[in-house]
Amino acid sequence: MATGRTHRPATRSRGIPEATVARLPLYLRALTALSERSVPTVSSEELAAAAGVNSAKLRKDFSYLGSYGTRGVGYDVEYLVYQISRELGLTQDWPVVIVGIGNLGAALANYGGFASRGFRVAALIDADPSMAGKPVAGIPVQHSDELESIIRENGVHIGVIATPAGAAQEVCDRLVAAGVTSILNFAPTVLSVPDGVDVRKVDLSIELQILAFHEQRKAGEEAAARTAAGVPAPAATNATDGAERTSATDQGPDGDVPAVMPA
Amino acid sequence: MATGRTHRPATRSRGIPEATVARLPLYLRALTALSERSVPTVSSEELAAAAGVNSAKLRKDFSYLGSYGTRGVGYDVEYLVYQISRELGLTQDWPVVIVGIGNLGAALANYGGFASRGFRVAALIDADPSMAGKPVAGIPVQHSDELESIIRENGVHIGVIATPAGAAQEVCDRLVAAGVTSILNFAPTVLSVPDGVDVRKVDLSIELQILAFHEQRKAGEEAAARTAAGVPAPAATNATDGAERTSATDQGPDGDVPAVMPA
DNA sequence: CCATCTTTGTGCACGCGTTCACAAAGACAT
DNA sequence: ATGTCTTTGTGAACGCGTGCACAAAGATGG
Repeated sequence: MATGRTHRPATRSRGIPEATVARLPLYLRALTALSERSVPTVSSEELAAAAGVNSAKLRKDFSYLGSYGTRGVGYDVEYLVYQISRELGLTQDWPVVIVGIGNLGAALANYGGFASRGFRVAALIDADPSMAGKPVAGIPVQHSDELESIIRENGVHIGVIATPAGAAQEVCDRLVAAGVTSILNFAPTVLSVPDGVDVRKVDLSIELQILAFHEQRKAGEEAAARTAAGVPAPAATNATDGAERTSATDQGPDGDVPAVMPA
Repeated sequence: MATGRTHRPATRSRGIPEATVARLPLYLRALTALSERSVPTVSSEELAAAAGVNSAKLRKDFSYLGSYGTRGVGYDVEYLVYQISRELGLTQDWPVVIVGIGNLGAALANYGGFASRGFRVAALIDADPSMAGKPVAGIPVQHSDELESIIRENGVHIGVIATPAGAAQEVCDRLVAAGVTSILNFAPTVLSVPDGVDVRKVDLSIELQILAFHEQRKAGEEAAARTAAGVPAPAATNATDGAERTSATDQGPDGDVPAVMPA
């Protein structure tokens, strides 16, 4: 999950909650899969299961878009795909630029999930002159000197930053100055942007640290449970077979932790 | 969901809110930067600005950890770095495996932000036999057949899935069966896991779609405003003029994590 | 046309997270 | 010591998101 939205003042033109917007792509993906299997209609229960959410939540989310379901039947898959796509703005073409063509930038350039959703990689930009002209994912890399002209000529509004942390703010400033108003930031830095520019952040290191926290907590609880039961430490042989599955959408529960104190 | 623990009164003191946990890595990064500049103490106001959050929120977050500040002075940087690191479990070694060494997997393997936070890439695993033995980021790729033995022998509890969507659930099942209890999923699929396993999802396509939604909304508002004012459509001439910046982060040398790549 | 069954759409209550505002705590000067 | 000044820590209010539970709506069958 990414944090770091710049919140805007009021604007109640469309009263769709942020949390709902964040789930729409999830629904869209599940619906697209159903569509490819030529499933005509789907109930909120089924779709919710496929998307890993609560069915009541899903119905409420859809209610913000309008009443697109039929009671006693469910939702028309094709129609819903269209409505959500339109709501998300995916029916139009979104040219994006990726700045910083290292490992991650190249991975993003090759990522297939973009084109299928209306996103088009308009250009790949890197500060290293020796990268210029080299094709990545079939697109020749261009030097950062041309950043401004590329953005203006292609009418780019969305930029992806995949540079090292040190270069991120400067790249961000140039993107914004050239007309970009939405930024997806992979660099581990807090970007400061003018009002009206949206920033979403994806930070691999942070995600892992959050996992580590829960992992430590689990280890602590387990140790406490073992101590209480007098059971020796287990090998890695666990029994996951019979365990019931839950949809992994929500994060773990919280409880108390003995908090292992290292020296 | 994942509410497998209705019992346990749980000492309230250790119940750190999920939202707070998600911000601790952010504070830690800002504090590390201060530490490297040998700044001895920092006020909640300053640190909050550096991390891009509200100062009251920051103080409340820290209050869940304990009272580590000094009124009238602020927080001791070094001490706070230690406390947060300990709380997040970063004082211990976390071996992780990365499954799926495509573009993204390789980017992750090369990502410097891991090692500096106590994470160690124990192995790279791929299903393609021709990849076996080939070094990526200095680590030889191993075939998926050895997944179980690798995990058991290294005591791996955290797994990263960077495979195509189609393979993700099977990989997930095998990871869990072998003892992994925390998963960072980059594949665009909803993973189902047994109770007690944490999953965090990073979805590039979803982030972009959320940006597109806001972008469309901004475009709509702007168009409406123009129509109302009778102003013609603008070229790419933007108005980044003297807008003040949100999240004032005047940090210059954020010499934190040696990011992703030489860009 | 009526009865029954299914599934949507939503009013409502609850809990979590955020923010404000201020008293308490300590540093520092006199 | 005493007063002033700075900054923390937190009580309380508020708003948002979630999930329950149910009435309304429509399909379906007789």
